[in-house]
Amino acid sequence: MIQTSARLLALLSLLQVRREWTGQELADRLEVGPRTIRRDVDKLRSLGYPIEASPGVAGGYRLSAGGELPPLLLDDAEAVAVAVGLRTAAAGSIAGIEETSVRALAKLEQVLPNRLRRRVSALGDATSAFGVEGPRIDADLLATLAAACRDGVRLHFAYVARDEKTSRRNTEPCAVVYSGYRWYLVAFDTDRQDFRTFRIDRIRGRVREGGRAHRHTVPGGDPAAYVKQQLRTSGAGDRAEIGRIRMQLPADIARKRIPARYATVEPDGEEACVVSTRGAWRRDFLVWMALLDAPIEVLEPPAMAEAARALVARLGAAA
Amino acid sequence: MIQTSARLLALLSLLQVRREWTGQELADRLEVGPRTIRRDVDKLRSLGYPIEASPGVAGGYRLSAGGELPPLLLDDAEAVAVAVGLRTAAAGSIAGIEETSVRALAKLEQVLPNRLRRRVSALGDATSAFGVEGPRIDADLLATLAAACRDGVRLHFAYVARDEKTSRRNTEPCAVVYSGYRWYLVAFDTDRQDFRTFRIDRIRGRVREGGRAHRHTVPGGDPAAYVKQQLRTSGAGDRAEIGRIRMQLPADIARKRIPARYATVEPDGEEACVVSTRGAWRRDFLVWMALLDAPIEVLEPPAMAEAARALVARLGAAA
DNA sequence: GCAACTGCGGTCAGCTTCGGTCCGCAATTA
DNA sequence: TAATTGCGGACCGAAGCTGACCGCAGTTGC
Repeated sequence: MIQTSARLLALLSLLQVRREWTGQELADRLEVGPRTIRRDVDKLRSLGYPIEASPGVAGGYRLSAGGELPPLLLDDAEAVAVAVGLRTAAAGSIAGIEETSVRALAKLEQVLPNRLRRRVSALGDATSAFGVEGPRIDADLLATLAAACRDGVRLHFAYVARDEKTSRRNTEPCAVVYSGYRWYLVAFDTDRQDFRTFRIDRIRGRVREGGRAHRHTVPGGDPAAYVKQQLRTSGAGDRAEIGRIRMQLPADIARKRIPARYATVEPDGEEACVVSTRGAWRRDFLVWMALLDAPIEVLEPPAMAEAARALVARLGAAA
Repeated sequence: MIQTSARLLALLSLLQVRREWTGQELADRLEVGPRTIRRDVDKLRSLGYPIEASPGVAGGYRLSAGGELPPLLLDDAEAVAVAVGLRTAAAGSIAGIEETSVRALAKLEQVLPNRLRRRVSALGDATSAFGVEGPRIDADLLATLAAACRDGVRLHFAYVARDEKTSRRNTEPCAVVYSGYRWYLVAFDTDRQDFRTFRIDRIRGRVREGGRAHRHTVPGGDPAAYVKQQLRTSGAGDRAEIGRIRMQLPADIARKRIPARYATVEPDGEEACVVSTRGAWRRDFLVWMALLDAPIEVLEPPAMAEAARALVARLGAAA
């Protein structure tokens, strides 16, 4: 019965919009008898959704938390909020859920109506200014890549290699991985007949989708481990521009005040520690460290010391 | 047929997990004949979900974006990612969707299994260190208040008024409002028999839920406007410690680089502008402004100039 | 161009389920 | 105590569902 299914979904939706409904209210809304509502509630319960009911004059039905998450029925505004939230989470503003966020984002974007997609990107763009993290990546691109991995779709794109040479790549993507600082795409390069790890911020232009891809399992089975190993063996990795400072603060205290995703803290004697950036240093790193209210000393690279001097000049003039 | 409804939901779920399925695959998964799958697809289409199909050897079914968002079927990890993303969005890290995020969060938290709720709060706590925002608010509290407004539930809580006196409040909540800097609860105070605006960061201890509340409409109808007006008439407002700097950058360019949630930008001639914090100034405001690479000048308060000098000393020593 | 694969949709038969109506019961609140 | 609300059994006619079969049409790859 198509009507029944639709009604069950509508019922679930109503129960998510408001906490408490009486059977009569629900019956009116869905234009069926109260008895049918009772039966529908039973059906939902038998499907595993925990609907509680209380009798009496203040009674009613209420959907509560159960073992499984019921299908979420979001209105337009809520869907936009979810998408935007996932984008920022994917951008690395939260500890360890970047990859999951991208996965969820891929799922959402696949079914997101266009009008909402426009609203999402409008909001997303407005936020770009104060980024704290590594290289800025387009969340749309991430979602596209993740979807291609999931769906087994070929991808073609232009890629700028480490030597700044641009080449056209034809790939069968396997996984999208976040190193804690940068995003990587692990894929099988069909021209080179081997696996390659691509830095996503070095992908240029539009990514085009090809036909069906063969499924590949990354060597070793664990994409994250594979990327890590690739970065190690290929040398350079992210090491190029790491910033390091010495701080007059015991390491354990510093660790509490500096998120691990942001920098690594090594003790340097009892009273001091060395803080290293993940990936290339950026001026905001310097500034955050200065804000921690402990004496600091720039160790490397010289450019950071230079930046410190520039900031000093700027702030000195301001005060 | 309960089975049919369940299968339709499962079908929707499968179509969200992977992009392309052949009818046979779906039939195997759902343990029905291919003909039934075709019929189910038809049913979903007639319910408004745009399922595309392509014939041929590389064909299959695929759920695409339509006019309506279909029910989202998230797995555990994705649900956690969504919840965490909504929390940060609610915490004000995105421009204008704080209130919507809270609404969506309230919806999600109502049905979120406990085991996931624990994971969400664990992740949320890990992020607290480098906050950029105004007073820190517990996202759970926000969700609770928003849910109470939505459901018409009485709330009892301890509140610290502006004169630092704590009182016990019995309220019928109407709306949760974000000023761009602080969160407020508009509610009808049943003891005082009038509407009150509560700063949510001044609510102390646990919030207890009471019975059913009467529905009230905020005077004037628009909660946001009401809060604004209250803040104006009650004087003080957030004005206490606002920081202002002059920046050698045209206002329109500065606006693009400074999120509106973070500060307001007023032109000051053609080539310069005045940037004011929302709410009390904080040292990181000063620093962000310095990072924008334009000459700046602290206008007020003196304490900020003092902080600038301290930072200069710190950074000067570092370089 | 042919073969293989895929989706499409009609029809039939047997069966299940649906939904409305009626009923009395139990729990809760005012 | 009375009113309100949810619960669930029984009945019945109507409706929908599933699987099986069929031929058709569009796409891909050889």
